[in-house]
Amino acid sequence: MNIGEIARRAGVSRSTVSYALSGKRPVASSTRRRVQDVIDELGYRPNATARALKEGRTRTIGLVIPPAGNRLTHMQLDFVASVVDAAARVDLDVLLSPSGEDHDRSFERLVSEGRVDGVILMEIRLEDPRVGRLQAAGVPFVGIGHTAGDQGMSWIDVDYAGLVRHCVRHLADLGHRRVALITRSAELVAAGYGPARRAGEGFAAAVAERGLDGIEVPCGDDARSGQECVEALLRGHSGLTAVTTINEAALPGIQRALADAGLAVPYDFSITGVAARTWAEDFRPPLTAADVPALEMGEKAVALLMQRITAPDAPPRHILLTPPISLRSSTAAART
Amino acid sequence: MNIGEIARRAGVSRSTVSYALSGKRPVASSTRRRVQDVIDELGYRPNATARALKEGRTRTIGLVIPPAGNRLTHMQLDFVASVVDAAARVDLDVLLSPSGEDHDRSFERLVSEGRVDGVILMEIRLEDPRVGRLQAAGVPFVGIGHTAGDQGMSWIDVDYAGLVRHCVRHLADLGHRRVALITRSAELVAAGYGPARRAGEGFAAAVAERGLDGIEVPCGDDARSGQECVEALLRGHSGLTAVTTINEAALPGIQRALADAGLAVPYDFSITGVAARTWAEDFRPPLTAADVPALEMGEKAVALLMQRITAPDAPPRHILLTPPISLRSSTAAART
DNA sequence: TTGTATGCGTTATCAG
DNA sequence: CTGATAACGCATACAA
Repeated sequence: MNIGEIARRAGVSRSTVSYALSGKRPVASSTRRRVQDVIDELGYRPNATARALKEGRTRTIGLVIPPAGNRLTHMQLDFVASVVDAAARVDLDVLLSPSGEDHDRSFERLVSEGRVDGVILMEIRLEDPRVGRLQAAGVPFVGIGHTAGDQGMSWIDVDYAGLVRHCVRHLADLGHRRVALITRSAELVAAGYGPARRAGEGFAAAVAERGLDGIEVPCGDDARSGQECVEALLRGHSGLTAVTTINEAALPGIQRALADAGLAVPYDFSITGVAARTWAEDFRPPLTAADVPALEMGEKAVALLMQRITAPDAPPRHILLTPPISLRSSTAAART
Repeated sequence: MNIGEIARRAGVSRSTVSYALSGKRPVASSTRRRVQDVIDELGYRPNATARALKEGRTRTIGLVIPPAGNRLTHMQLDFVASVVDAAARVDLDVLLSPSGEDHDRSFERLVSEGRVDGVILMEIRLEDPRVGRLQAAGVPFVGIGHTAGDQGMSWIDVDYAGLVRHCVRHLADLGHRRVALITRSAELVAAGYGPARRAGEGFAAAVAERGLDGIEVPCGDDARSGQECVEALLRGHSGLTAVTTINEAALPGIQRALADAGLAVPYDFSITGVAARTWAEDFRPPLTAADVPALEMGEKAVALLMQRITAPDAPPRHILLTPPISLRSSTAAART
């Protein structure tokens, strides 16, 4: 069933049906009524593909997520959910594309076949070929995270350097002298993953500033890795009394390793870091942490993208979020 | 840039470009070469929208996920990831639609605007109006889970009744006499959510069969609810020595409540249930559980959907998965 | 081996 | 206030 069928049954022309639906030109109320009745009876809705072809826009945005193999973290999941939600609120559909490798058929379809009006690019690398690809193709996009060179793109990011610096200062204020940063996987760090790099910078800066003894260790995105990581840390670094982490998936393992070592949090050992709020609250004891506002980020990313789409020539915008550190119960004065 | 531009630059007609690309009719190798050179130079890819309009199919499938508000469980997340992955392997894109309420704009767009070739419907209810809606619209679809009446649809599901029955029998064999089933939220059970209902049936059957004392309790999908749930259970039912659960999100809380009560797993208390494999393995001690094969389900769901799309009149197919119970370390003989 | 012409379902322009 | 008609970009039946 199509607009012609409706027109035929209502005894009007196709354009009248179209205008009755869009309201873009006056239609006699009697005519409109007749048309609407037919539409209601048959449950007609304009075909999205034909409309997209005619209008030159798809009312769809692409969301490029990390490849499916790597399990998404809660933070990432919350972000995806909030993007889908924010998009739905403005009647936009979301096309999912798992991408990461340089050559990716799904990503290529997205950028060069005109399937979407714009793209949200998650998990951006400091050097990310996809950014150039999108720019060359002229597809509006916003990055979650930003590249090293910035490249005149719009992005929204979390100030990992600042947050980790804050965390370390907080630990220093509590008297901790020997602290570790548990970061993301060695592969990710090597690949130039921004948050990991910047967290490392913030850590180094704060450690230097306060004259602490700081150890940075990579850690896989799962509980087991977290456990092994802390076990190794405790084995190799006596006098360690606190860790800060940006690896939320490792938290359950971190917790476990400490419990196994007979260390009570926060009396014997302090933990702090950057994590999704529910994750921090579910931790035991509740985690003193910067709560990544994933939901807010999703909303803002969609808003930013809409701006890029409607005003491609406007100067790109950047949003750097620095959520406050929520003081909960996982940090305390260092034992003397 | 479009096919006409390529044709012009290569000095051939549009159809020749089209055929050079599709290979659906012979093209002189010299001509093909010339066309290909222009295409490579300009990086041309046929517009997906125009192609979809012409061909009558979008090469896109819809994935209807639970509304964003409710955080997805790991099982669901794994499923989404595997669907996206399986779809990408056959060059299909995935359109995400958060739906649940009866009236949902995003869902309506999906079914009535021809945006997708077919739909995978997650989190199906025993009575689910969306099933009728899809059938009325003539959109091929497969359900994850099935309705009460079956309604001649294709679906893939996990045999929750059978799995819970197995779990309870296992506990009975170990000498447990008083056991509880921790199911999903009261709302979900009330709404006629299949897995919860069927788990309840399996539980009741096994309890009766073995002459046990069984308690079924609803529980929200989060750690906190799990904790409160077990606390209440321990308070109200002395002599309880084991629980089985289909609520994987509650597991961390269940674990915590038992630890707080000074009960060691599995020596003082046994736990078993249905969960994603990584979840079960990350549990401490590793959970004796039926590992829901979410990845396999995603792949099979896509395959099933492809069949519905290519052969709409073929009889619908059903796949009921009964993963084996992996014996790990969370169950032991009841203390006497 | 190649070119021309048509139609997919819309929206919007141009006439009336 | 309404109707005929031309695009949007592509694939394909029909002609040559």
